[in-house]
Amino acid sequence: MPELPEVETVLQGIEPCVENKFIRAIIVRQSKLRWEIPKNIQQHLVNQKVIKLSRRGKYLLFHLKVGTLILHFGMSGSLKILTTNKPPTTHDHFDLIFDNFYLRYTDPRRFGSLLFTEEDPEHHPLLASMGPEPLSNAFNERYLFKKAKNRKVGVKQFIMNHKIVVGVGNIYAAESLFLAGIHPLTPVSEITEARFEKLTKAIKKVLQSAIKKGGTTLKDFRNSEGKAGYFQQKLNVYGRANEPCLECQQLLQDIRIQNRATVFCPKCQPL
DNA sequence: AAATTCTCCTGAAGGC
DNA sequence: TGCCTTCAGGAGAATT
Repeated sequence: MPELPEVETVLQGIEPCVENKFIRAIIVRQSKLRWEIPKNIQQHLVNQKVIKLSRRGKYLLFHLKVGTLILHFGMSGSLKILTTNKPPTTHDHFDLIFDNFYLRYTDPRRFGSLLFTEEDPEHHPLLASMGPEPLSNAFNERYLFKKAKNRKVGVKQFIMNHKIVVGVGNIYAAESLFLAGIHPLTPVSEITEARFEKLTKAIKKVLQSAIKKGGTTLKDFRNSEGKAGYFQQKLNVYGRANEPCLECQQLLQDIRIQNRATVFCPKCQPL
């Protein structure tokens, strides 16, 4: 599933193609994604120039001359740049048509979304209450420590809460906690600022290195079709339940938190 | 206010 | 071989 690094990779991949280009049309084949694609979206897009692309959490934003397209990939969404007519298949839900190419959105599970807003996107209900970007300076041990005060929730849920920090999904939450040596169920109010420093640094590190690898993939393939980013990353714990810890050989444990698979090393990440 | 549960959807995997 | 059941998962909404 597209995590923050993959969204960033997609952004970097399509940016050179779409920036300062005009959207000529949108073809919607399946409007029922997580939310209905607005029926009047076409009128907002046609002949509008894409001024720039940006990312907020896992949302990809197309800033137009007037208004902003807000795209989320859900669990199984992907964008391709196509330059020749290719018959759409079952899960190709919309095409964004430019002059010499089009972007095709594919999403088997339809947890993604495509919305449009005329207001400042940061004020859009979906984005307004988001926490800081994990790679920004605002996301640091002091910030987390203050937020964690008087809270009982476990640290994995805490860092996956978008009001606390955006873009930390299940994979990177598990990997970051392993790197920081913190048990996923540790109540956040019991975590010292020093340990939060380890955690914030771990989160930045895993995300950065995945983005870097995604960027490398882009250079190699020069389009957004290649599987990018985290697939190539060495994962220490995610998907390795009951396998030996790469640090201490102890068998990795698999628990369920909020119905999410959560793998950790009981020896490296004691409670 | 904070925390938990529910919900959308389909492909993959497992059971028989 | 094939049909049926189960399950994963991002994240906002609904509920406790």
